[in-house]
Amino acid sequence: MNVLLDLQNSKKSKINSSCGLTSVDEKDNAFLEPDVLMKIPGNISSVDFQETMGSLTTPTKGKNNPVTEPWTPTSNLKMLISAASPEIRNREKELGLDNSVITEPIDASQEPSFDESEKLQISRKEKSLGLLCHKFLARYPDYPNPALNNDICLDDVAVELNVERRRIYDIMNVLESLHMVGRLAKNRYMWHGRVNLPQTLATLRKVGEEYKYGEQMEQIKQRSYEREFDFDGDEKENEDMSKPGDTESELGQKEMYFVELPGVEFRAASVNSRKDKSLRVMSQKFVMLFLVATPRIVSLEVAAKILIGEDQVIDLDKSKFKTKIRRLYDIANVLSSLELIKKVHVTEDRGRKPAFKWTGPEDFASTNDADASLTAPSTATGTLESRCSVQNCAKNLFPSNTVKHSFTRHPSLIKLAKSIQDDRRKINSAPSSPAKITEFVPSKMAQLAAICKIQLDEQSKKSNINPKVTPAVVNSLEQAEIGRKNNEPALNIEQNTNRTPEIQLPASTSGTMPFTPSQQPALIHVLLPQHQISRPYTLYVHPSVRPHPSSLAVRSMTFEDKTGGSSGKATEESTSPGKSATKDISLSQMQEHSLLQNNSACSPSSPASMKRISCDQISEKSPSKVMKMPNSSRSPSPYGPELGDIIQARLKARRSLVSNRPSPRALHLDPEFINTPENTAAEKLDQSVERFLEKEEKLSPCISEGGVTPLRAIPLQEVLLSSGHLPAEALIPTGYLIPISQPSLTNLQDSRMPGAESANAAASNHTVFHTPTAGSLPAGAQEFTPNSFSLKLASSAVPVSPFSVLSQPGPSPVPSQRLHSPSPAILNFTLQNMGLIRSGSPGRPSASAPSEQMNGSPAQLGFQQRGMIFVKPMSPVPLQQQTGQPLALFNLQQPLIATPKGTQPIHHSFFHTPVSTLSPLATVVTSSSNTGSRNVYIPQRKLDIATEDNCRGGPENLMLLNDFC
DNA sequence: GGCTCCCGCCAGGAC
DNA sequence: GTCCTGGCGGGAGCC
Repeated sequence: MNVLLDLQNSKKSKINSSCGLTSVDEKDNAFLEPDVLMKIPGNISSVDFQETMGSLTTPTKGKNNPVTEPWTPTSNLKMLISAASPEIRNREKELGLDNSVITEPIDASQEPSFDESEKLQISRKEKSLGLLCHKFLARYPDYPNPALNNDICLDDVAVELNVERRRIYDIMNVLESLHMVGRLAKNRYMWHGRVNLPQTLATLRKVGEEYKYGEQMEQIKQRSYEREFDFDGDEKENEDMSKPGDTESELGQKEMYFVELPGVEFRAASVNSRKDKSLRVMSQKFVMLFLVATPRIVSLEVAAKILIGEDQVIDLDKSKFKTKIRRLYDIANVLSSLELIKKVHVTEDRGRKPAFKWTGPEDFASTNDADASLTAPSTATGTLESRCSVQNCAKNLFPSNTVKHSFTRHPSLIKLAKSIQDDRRKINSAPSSPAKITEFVPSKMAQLAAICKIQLDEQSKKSNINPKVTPAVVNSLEQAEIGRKNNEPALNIEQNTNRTPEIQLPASTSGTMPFTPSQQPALIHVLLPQHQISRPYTLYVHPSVRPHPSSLAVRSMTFEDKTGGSSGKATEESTSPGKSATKDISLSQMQEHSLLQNNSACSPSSPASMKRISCDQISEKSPSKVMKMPNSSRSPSPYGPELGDIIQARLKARRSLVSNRPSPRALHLDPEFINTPENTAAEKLDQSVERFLEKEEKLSPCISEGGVTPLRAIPLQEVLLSSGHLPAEALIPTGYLIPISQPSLTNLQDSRMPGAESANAAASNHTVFHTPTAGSLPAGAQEFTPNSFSLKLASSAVPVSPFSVLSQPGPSPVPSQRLHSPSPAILNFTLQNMGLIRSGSPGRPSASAPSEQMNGSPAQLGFQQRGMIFVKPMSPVPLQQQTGQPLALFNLQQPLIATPKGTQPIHHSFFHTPVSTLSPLATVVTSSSNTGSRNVYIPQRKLDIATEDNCRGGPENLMLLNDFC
């Protein structure tokens, strides 16, 4: 084959020199080989080919030419493709025959007839999506050099491959689902290659496990099996096909043929219908099926049924099924070209059924656990990985509505969906957008949380130890303290690592501490993975924050909280509706808050700061504040201006919310959240929020009228001091969960103990999710970014932090719990996007546009490489209410310009938000070993799995699908 | 006759 | 209005 390739290459060079194709080589020398290959043989009927043939030799006369594999661009391509894939080799054999047949008319006719004949006779296979994908893949290396230009222009590709761009979209969608490409802008993608593939597969598998796709497949198979033996297959099948499995309650029931997931939500969110049905989403889910299947064989029938179940359950008929099958073929062709799957045939009692067998990597999970930096091709890959992470996050933002994790969208929020979608489209469609912004939107909440956390920490420095802090908080602080101590010595470390997201995940959890949801229901814990620094910090966001109607409103994030469990097992429990609430924080609120923070940080005596102080005085008189801070009256607030800032910010946010309540902004708009079983809970939550807002507005008219924003921020310690428990009506914002792997949490918990070694070990394992978000934020040593805040906090070692002080009493009796945090990169991006921070000086308010931060400068790469968060919407769960007042945003911590090195490290307070075991988040958080226990095994018949090469189902292909029973 | 899946219509959204 | 994007299904090629 090498000889042949050399021969072909020599011929190719000859052709290039003769027909001027060298320009192609010059165009993109990064992938010279693939490019050249594609330029030459890509299109038999293309003008280039005709010119080539004309220049080389007479395009006719097949008799003189070799009967087999005459030298044509197509043959060259086929040869190379055959070398790449045995499966394609077989396929190319057929094509070769076709070509030989085609050659006949070519010889006897003119070139125009040649083109027509070719199109008529070989176009179908020659233009197959699989082959086209091969051509496309041949253009780019599996592991591209980040230093080179990896951009993909769809127009160029379509022209070079001589295919309609529509076909390219299909390929790109599938590749994008695997994060092999990332969309940069309209009509532009970036080639990532297989760099991100292991991480993507690992994530998909976890999600698939969480969604119990394996169980669903088994149930479908079981249904089919029962049907075959009990009744007439066709008739019963049709009946089953038309029967929508409406709820999860039907899952596992005998009557249910296939799992119908609550897809009605898509109806409510028509704007998302296309996206939800996107080929990329289907592709991811299709891959999930393979990753969770045992054996890794998935029939198209089963896959289609499962995928259909995720869409609208109504109007399910054969037409829909057929359409889904078509799409699955499209996806399968691309995946086959990627050599991830291989077509086989499952021989059942009813006959052979097309299926696909997973031939991709099997141990990518272990790879993830291992040090990704070792596997990373280069440092520059971090950017790609970051993009992948963000994309992955985005993908998970639109998880298929599973039976277990349906979420309800409040009717009042339906309008918000369209607005959010509009924003997304604007961002995504922006030609200059370096990456999908949609993925960032959810993390804006995280940014707000980060800001709150920072501010809280800042206030903690000024405050005394709060004896009422729960042990969980103490533990969190202690662990966080340890994590920081052991981690970053320098606050401003260039955040550029090669670590893969998987590896970063454990690192990001470093410093996290056990958290008892019941004790701290109102506090939203956000873990911000630190790139390189691996210093996560917890953010406390008050759930009562309302979405802002601003166009910059962020998509709400879901923070699932478990109130029932105080033990480690409690975290495994699924979230029950009614215990959590969803809240949204608008960017305006964040901005407000950030501004306050910045003001306090940079110039506490600034006019803004003074103004806030005055506002604080007013706000303290407001009943709402009293309610939220019952102890404030008893003990003068030591926070002073910060508290005023918080109150002011909250009031402002409140006003915005009230005035623009109908705005479709900043609420969880994922279509899968609509019409779900948690609908009632969501409504209650929303109603509760509404009541609270109205009540507060009435109670604090002076503040609202005074122009003070309703945004109210309360330090965590103050809240704790007030009652030692979470305030009543404390609501947890619903949006997306950032799952943290269980091992990472374990590491964190291990590291939280005074044992320096263990802490160091945990710190050493810190990994950072590379956020593939657009733009980068250089973390200067004197600069403050959301990440840098944490760093500074860590290094600042403020013993006055109430948590840190409290953490000293001793080991926390509270077991570790899951922690969900948004990506710091997303945080940074959002802040930058809002103009709150500047890439150059994030610590100061800036109106810099995102585009300014996305210039692609190397210094900005760190931003893209930050935190990869697996975000998933969760059902709103009302927190335990005791005081009857929701917490507002916490006061932002002032950035510490001067890093007090050698000082006492700060204790991070990590409140691990419990995650339902049923949620993908929980899956991610939970160790893989736990997932297996949830699988339901159904006895299966023995099936014959035959590849296309051996359709008869030889002994080697005979597989027992029930071997896992 | 069923399986594959190419092809292009057409709608939604961005520009 | 044009272009981009991609859902969708007819229908032809293939087995």
